[in-house]
Amino acid sequence: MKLMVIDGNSIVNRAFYGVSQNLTTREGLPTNAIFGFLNILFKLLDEEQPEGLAVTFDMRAPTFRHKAFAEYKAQRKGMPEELAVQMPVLKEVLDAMNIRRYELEGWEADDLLGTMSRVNAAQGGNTVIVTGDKDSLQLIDERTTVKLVTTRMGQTTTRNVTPDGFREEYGFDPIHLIDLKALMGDSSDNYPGVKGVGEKTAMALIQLYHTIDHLYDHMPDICMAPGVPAKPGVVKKLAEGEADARMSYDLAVIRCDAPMDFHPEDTARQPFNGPVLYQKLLQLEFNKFIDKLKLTPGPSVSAPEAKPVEVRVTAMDVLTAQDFEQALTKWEVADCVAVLPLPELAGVAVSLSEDDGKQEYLYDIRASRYEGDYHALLAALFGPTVKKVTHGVKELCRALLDEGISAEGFIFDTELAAYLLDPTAGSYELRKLAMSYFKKDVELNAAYKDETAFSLLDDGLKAQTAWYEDTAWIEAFYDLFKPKLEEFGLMSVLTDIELPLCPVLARMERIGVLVDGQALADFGKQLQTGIDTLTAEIYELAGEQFNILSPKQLGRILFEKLGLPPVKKTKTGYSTNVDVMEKLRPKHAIVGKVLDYRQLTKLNSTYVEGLGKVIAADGRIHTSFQNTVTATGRLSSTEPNLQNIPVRTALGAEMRKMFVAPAGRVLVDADYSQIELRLLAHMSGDSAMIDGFNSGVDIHTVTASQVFGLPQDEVPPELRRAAKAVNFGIVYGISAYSLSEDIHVSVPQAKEYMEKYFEHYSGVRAYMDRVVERGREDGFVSTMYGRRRWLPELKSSNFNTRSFGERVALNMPIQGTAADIIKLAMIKVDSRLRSEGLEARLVLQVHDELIVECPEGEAEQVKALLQEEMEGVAALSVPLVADAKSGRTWAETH
DNA sequence: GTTCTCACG
DNA sequence: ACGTACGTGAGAACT
Repeated sequence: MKLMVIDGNSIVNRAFYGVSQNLTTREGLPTNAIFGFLNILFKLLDEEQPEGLAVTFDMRAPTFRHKAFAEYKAQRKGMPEELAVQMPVLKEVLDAMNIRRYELEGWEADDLLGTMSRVNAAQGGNTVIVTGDKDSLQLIDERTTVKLVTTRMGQTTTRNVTPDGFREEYGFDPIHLIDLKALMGDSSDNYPGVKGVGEKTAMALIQLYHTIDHLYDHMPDICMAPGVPAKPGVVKKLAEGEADARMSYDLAVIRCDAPMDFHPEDTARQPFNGPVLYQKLLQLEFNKFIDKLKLTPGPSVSAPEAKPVEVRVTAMDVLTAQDFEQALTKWEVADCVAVLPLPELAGVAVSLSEDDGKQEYLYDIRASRYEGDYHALLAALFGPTVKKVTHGVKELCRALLDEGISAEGFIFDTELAAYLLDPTAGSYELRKLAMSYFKKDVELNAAYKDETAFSLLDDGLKAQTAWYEDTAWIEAFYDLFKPKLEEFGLMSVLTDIELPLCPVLARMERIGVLVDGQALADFGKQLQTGIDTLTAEIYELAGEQFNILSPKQLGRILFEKLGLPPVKKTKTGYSTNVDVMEKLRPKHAIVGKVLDYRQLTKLNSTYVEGLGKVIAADGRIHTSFQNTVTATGRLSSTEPNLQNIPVRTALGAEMRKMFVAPAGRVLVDADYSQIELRLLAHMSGDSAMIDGFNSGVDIHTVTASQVFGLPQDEVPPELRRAAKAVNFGIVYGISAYSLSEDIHVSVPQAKEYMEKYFEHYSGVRAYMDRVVERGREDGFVSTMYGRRRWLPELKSSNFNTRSFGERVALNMPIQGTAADIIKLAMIKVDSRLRSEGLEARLVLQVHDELIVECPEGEAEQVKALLQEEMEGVAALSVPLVADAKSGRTWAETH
């Protein structure tokens, strides 16, 4: 039988340390090791398609093989708690998958692997042993191969080692790996080998003598290679270490005679126990696997938190103006109704709970069959008198604006609430929320989102049911989330920031920004000419044609054909990013050309072509501002992204000339000056930094002057640059290495800069320590306004994960507070522009920058208004400074 | 679908 | 010794 046996402990360890994202269930059970294990398992099954499958686990309890073993093993570090708690759950999952597990008291997983592979071989079967432990390579024979698993940065790679493969790599038979280990020892398994003999010497000796017995037979006249006598020192060490070698040999042997009753046929693959596996994976919140395996709850499993309360649901069609009048009267007196529109506002479902949730009225309103004035109905429903909750206020506002309705009266948004409760969750679709918060196994794709669904007979009913259900979910989440937001102090973030921002964003999206399509096309032609020239020059220098944008092909040309030194590697090959290329620039003319080529093609494809494709019929670009995406509270911009339009290079900045105001109008651009550093000064309370900002001098110069002890007017540019890099780095949770890379100085030099910085700004250092410590205790960090980000990473046993958590803990409160502040400013700016009867309107936001389009005549007033609102939005211990400038194009405003 | 590269704050 | 800064989105290549 073709058998695959997995070294459970080894693989689960790889998974634990390899899957560095911090996976936990909502209740806080870590799941990363199980997740990683299952990923590896599915990958292996796919690759090997074995007939039999088994997993072995260590069981270290009372009896060990022999005494020395016990002593050595005792020194090994115990399993970290976060891994230990996952082991029993993993075993339950394996059981649900009907995969045989083997464990035997006093025996390690690899002894069982050995034993099983030998039994299988004796019956004429072949075995693949899956492990991350190279020791097991000694088990390789004609019927046994080892699949070595390595995980790097969450990526799993496997390598099959056959007898021939082993011999090629090591130069001796697999069984002699034991002799090798006996000489060189193994620090992780804690046996010594021969003192003073390392891998190099041991390899040479075993390649020549194969076994330690044979080696010691030839003592003392031994050779390191044919005709090369070993140095006297080596001979002496071998002689003195013989006892250690023999003892280590015994410890290195994987035994193949474990007293287990193993029958390969017991491991034959069996179908999963679907319902049980479903239940387990649901508990683990592994929805991805549930989808992948197409699991369903099965008849025997009921939803764990099914409501005992009986709810009477009455569905009501709103067909006439009279129906609507009656309904409206009830909605207006309700505390809150839930609304859920169909796409393009083809309909609206309204849900109203009465009798403490026991009675639910579900109003079905559809444009296609409403006999009254549908527009008037919408205007009334979305006016100020009906208090509403929905899922995605911004989108709804946007749709209503297209109907000419300025929506009001939203008191809650379940999507925004879910985002505020966990901004890193990634997805806030109603049905996914139902899965994870209520453990409800709802069907995922809600049918009503397809326009045609309602017109088809059977699908129509399904679509209608799904639509009603989702509306009811909004109510349920309102009840669940509102107290949670209150408990976490997030209610004001919702009602003072996020909710009022939604109509502002909707207006910005709808207005859009004018783009000069002709100028854009002309710029594209210019770029294309440059690209053609560079292509020819690069081919000439390379001596052949190739795809310059392919990192693989470019790597081959640069590092193999032209012999340039590879600076850095990625996991798939040579790195060819700007940092690497800049270092190679002086070594070959092709490098600079490739960099230019990259710049030009990037501008052409991402910006000229990309933006060209999304210019609407009105000549304007209407981006979408996403308000439930970032972990810090910033907005993001998609389709297209207007928050990353080039500005840093001269050629790139040309792009901003394409963003224009219509005739007779101008763009006004106002940006915060160093808002994040000012927040650092305020939040840390560091008096030196606060004084620095209050002095009105450029902060990087002040920093350089203070840190390097120079008068402000004698700070050389390179020290100002260094100070600037440190200032930025601090906000990101800097390391000396990264700083040194950034400003091209040595690591010790960078370290010295940082030390001087912290000496001078000791309040910043104290603040940083405080934030991380608080984060660890609370499990989250937060902004000045209370926005939260959960950080279980701070408690991780994985160094990299924990370090990441610490950097995030430092950055999020600052970046997030800046985001809160500009959002507040946007609300005020929008409100004042409209209340003061100006035609000026906000069109873009780029994190610390607001762009308004207005008639030329309003420019001065708008500049003053922007500056006033942006600067006045928060009172800090340092001034909040915003600078405004107007121009015909976005380029002119900088 | 993932990886690499690069545009922005 | 580790691996090397925070937050995004998009296009092209590759698997």
